[in-house]
Amino acid sequence: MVGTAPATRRTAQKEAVWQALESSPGFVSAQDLHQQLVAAGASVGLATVYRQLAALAAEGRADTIPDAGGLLYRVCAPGGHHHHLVCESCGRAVEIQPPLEDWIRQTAQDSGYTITRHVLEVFGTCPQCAAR
Amino acid sequence: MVGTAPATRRTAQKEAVWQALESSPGFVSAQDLHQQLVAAGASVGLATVYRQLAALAAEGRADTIPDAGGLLYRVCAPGGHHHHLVCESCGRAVEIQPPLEDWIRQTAQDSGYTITRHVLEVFGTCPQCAAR
DNA sequence: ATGCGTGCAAACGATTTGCAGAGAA
DNA sequence: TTCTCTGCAAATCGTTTGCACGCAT
Repeated sequence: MVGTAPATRRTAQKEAVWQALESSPGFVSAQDLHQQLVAAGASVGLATVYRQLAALAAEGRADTIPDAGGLLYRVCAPGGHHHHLVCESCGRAVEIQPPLEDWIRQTAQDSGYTITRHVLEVFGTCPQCAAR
Repeated sequence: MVGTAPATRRTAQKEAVWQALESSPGFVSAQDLHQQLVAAGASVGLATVYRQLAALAAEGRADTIPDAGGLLYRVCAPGGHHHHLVCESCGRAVEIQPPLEDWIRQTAQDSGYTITRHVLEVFGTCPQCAAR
């Protein structure tokens, strides 16, 4: 055990999980994602979804927030960090730019904490759905 | 069955759970709280702790955030909506006051959306854990 | 005396893990 | 061929619930 090779294979399931996660507007549970994949005709096991999601989160490519009775996952934009305002009725989302960055730096100094990450989700009803 | 009475009894366990929750600095899991109570000599069942915690949360007297593998509880100022900066290492949390309210009103106007709710989670490392 | 609240233990649902087989390198 | 990844199913862990008894009212 002197030279340890990277060893990370590229498989269809891996891609499928990643894409399914990417195409989801907000946060999704592992189980939802699994059902979504199966419904889409992909052959993926539930355990694999969990494993991939965990790996993705460990790599920092995915964000996870714990939710009552389960964890929720979401893609984490590489380099750029942005949030969305999601319509609870139709799912349509607009990109938003909350003034958090400055405030976070400020808060970090005030509290002495080293802030590593944050999650912001804003939910509401879009004009079209509100009009109906 | 014409007049419906309030029916909310005062019991030792109820008090014990509430006090244990109050005396906890940050967020605590139901199980931790239970062990704490037992260790303190109180005769309380785990199920009761869960039930009390759920009731407290429903009444709005307690805050709950889902955590990997369990929910965490914390006393909550009634009526107020606030967020926490949670240390990923020790779990200690400080209350934070992000400048979101104004920005949300503004965004609502700009986008035409009716904003119903938002979720903000900030994670980091507290000074004590960072020093270790 | 009359229920509500509690305790115990079984039930539940979500997530993790072990093991054998399939496919990538 | 070799070794990683996958799939299935059993194991685990935290939380909820049913039922019978004790205690507050």
